[in-house]
Amino acid sequence: MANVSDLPCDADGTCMVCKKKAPDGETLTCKTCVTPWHSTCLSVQLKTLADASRWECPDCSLTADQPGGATVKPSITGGDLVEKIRAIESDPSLTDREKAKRRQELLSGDAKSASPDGPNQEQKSNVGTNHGLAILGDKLNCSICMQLLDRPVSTPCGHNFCLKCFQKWVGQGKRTCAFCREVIPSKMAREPRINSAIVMAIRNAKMSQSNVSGGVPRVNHFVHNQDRPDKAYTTERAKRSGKANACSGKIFVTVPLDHFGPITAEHDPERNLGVLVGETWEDRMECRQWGAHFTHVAGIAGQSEYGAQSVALSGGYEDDEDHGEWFLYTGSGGRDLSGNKRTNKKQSFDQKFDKSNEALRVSCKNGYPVRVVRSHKEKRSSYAPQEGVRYDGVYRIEKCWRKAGIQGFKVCRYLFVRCDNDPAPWTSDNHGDRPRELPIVEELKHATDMTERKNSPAWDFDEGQGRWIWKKPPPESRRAPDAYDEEGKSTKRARRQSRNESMKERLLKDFSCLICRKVMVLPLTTPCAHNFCKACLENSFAGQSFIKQRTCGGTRTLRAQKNVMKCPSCTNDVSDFLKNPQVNRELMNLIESLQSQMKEENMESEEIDGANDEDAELCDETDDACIEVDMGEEIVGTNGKSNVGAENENCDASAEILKEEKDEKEGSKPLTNTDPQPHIGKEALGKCDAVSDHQEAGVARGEMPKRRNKRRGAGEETCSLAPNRGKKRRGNKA
DNA sequence: GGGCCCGCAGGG
DNA sequence: CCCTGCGGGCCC
Repeated sequence: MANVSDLPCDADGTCMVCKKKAPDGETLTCKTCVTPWHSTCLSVQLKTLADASRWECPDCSLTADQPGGATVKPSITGGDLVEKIRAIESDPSLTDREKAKRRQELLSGDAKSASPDGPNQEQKSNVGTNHGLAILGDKLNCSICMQLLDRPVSTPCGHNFCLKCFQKWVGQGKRTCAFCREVIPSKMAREPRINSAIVMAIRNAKMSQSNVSGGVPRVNHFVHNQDRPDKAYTTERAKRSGKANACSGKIFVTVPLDHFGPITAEHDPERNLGVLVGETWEDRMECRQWGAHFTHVAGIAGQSEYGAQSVALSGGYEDDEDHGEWFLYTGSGGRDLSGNKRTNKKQSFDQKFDKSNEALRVSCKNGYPVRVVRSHKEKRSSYAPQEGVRYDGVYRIEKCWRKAGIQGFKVCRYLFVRCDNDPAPWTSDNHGDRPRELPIVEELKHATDMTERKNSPAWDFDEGQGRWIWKKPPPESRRAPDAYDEEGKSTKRARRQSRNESMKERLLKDFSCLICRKVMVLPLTTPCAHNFCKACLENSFAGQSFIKQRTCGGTRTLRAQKNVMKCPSCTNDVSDFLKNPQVNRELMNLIESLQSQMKEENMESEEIDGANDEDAELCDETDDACIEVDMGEEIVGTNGKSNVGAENENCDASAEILKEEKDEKEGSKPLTNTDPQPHIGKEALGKCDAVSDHQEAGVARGEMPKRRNKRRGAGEETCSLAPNRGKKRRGNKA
């Protein structure tokens, strides 16, 4: 019967046989799967017009007629599924609504758990990958325009409409379903929400139709809290349990708090996926834990001098206007937060371009990508998720201005336009955004303080690659990834410490000696490109072939005698190199610069936090760093006050090294805890020792020579805010 | 559904 | 150290 060469029209109505758009009069729709076919390209032509209404496409008729048919028919259909749908559709005991629900359950690939009553919340949010979704084409067409659904919304009676068609329908005052005339609930009429399950079904159908391999869209993962190793929690001092007054749980991504743009797989050690468009979290705290939007109350995450990284659309400001691919965002401020309030719907003064509002303006001027999350709490937007907080990708702020808001006071306004490489959660497209023309914004007529981008944007579409990329390097982070202090709280000090840790890691990773595995002192790079501490390399041949000769003039010659000296790492001959090994200055400078950064961080940390155990711990733990800092100083020649080897005053670091070696051989080991590297100059060790002595011996904190900030005693709660701090909020008259 | 409360985190 | 904030839970 059916010819296997018969092919339907694709999602755009283009016949897959003749590759032309099938005219309306020549389109046949299958009564079972409602797939459109180009009638003139069918191998078997229809005899009468009446046949058209009962026509069943070759795929469906094949399935029906031949039990084994499924194996030979095109992959876009699933015979099993067809049978199931037929069973559903022909079941007289089911209402339309129940049928719709059953179909939906098939869509979500979990018919077993389908219960006849009440929607299954998990299924709603957990649309996986399904095969044969194309077969459900009848449910993928709008019941008003009959075209493929665009931004589908679903009525409780189980009928789907394009968002625009639906809005037009109810805009005409109609309150019954355009398909079955069942009453549309007023909430649905007022606040239609995109049905993401349908969106996914369309995408999947498109995927299989266009034979895209690996058709698992990177979207719509609902990340359940129970899948996470850590959650937000309440401290003892919090009077209320639960999320209301909770501390943030662990941050799962490794981006710094001021990271711009999408969060990619390399910043996701947990899953190696990155934060995916469509990913949804229970609340703002969880959203924060995945780095999409770090501030858990504020709508804007950013710094006025630097730019804004992300915003939340949560319905906090009534002036917001959401059109999905673009939206108008309202700045923060202008509200009286006295009386211990965190938010206040009532505006009582004008907003200004300062603080977060200025941060957004900086992002606008530079064309930075701004991550956008939408919360279910935004009731007026069709694009808001049904529940939770969802990551919707990056947008650029094309313009910003001020205007009088709904409440009469001036508000800062921002035009956000989407520019993400992944499709938005509401679109049936399988691709991300393309550059689009700016929408016409009526309120611009009344705008003041307009700012538009003058220079080329940092984040822009690359025609060659067909995707959005950083055209200019993203702003360099000024913040370390989030970190926690010993109480598990995210603090500035903890971040500083964390940054130190990461610098230490980098030092160890990039600049460690292949022999002692510690950060190199006087780095040598062999011709075979392996790095060693000068002393380590020399030591490795010590008994073998060197004549060590020391002069007070600061030179030392090392001569190979007879043996061939091989690189300890790759066994290449390095004899010639070792005759006159030169310290790799560039490497040394790099190490020094990292060391001095760490030192600065340490100083700052001490300034702010006082001498506490953490400081000691840091130095103890980072003995490398501690030593290196001192070595760095020595290298630049500040070795005059050594009390260990005064006779060597004029000798270079290498000479110091020799002395150190001698000490070691003689078993003199005056340095205990800070003696990790035998080749370290004595003076360096002496200095480090001095620091460590303070810490090791438990020298009274007050005796520390540095100026200390006494505002917080050791052991006191890290959070310096008193439990009743709220009462101190401005203007609290309670 | 609105009001109130308050711990937290970040900016400056 | 103080100010700010498009949260979230509970009570009415």
